[in-house]
Amino acid sequence: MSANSRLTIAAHALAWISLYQRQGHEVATSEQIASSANTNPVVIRRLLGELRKAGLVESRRGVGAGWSLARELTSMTLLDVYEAVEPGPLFAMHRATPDQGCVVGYGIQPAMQGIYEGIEETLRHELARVTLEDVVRDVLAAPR
Amino acid sequence: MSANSRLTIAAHALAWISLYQRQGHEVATSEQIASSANTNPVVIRRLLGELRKAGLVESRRGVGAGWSLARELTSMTLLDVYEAVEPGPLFAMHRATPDQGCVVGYGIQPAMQGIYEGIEETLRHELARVTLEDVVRDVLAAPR
DNA sequence: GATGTCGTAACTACTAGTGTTACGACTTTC
DNA sequence: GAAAGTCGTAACACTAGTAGTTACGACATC
Repeated sequence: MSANSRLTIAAHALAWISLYQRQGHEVATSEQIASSANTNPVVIRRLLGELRKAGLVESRRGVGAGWSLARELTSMTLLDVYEAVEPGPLFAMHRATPDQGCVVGYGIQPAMQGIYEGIEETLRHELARVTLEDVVRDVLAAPR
Repeated sequence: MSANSRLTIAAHALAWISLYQRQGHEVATSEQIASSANTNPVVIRRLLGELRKAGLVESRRGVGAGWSLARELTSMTLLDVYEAVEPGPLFAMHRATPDQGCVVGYGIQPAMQGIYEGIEETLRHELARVTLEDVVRDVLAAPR
């Protein structure tokens, strides 16, 4: 499917900010997060920018600026993050509209649409079951 | 996520072959299916080739050749098709391995791995609930 | 005013998916 | 055994999305 790492990196960033704040710091910089995730600060800023639009994080500018959580991780689910960073559907329809004169070409899109909607709804439900607090717990549970 | 249309086109092809066979024909050609799906015959042959590896369809060569179903559509689910045409995982990990010296960098991959596996298992379960016979029924149920 | 960080544009590189052409392999038909 | 039709597959081009990188203005603190 050519999966991407956006949800993974976003979860990484949120977990990092949370743990950093628990150590007493107010904000985390994209530089620090990028270093932990082994990527570029701009990639982090872009992702966190989308999370900010969704109301999950806040940012400050200027000296001593950075990112902080806008809500408790217990009230933040993977669905919130998913919807913030993954706009499109899971499965695509035909690129070119199929032959509408053919029974299959005519009926296939509504048929698959209905099926896909049900599946995506289930996916959302599953993502909504996992909070970012769960993620942090699992992260800290990794054996050393 | 940059979704693709492989599952959609594969379902289209299977539905088309089935209905064509119900009209008394033995095999369907990639040319006919491509015409209905409004794509190129080679695209259809590639996809059906993967379905053949999975034991869902059969092909004949030579004059009067083409594709036929290897099983009843009632015994064929979207999961069978999905697994045949979509090898990779739904969500990707970091491209470059995160900083193993950081608590988050160290624990994030196993954490997300476990979560993703559960979600993909649910997705599989949902896909397994829909047979290709269901798809054909929905296709024929489209209002004219 | 100097400094540090975000916000964002611009560009490159890479990959996956799709469409297309071409041609050999194979089987039927005559 | 030659012709014809279809699969099987390689090769290539095009597109879109993701990610990485550089650059620089905007902004807030000191």
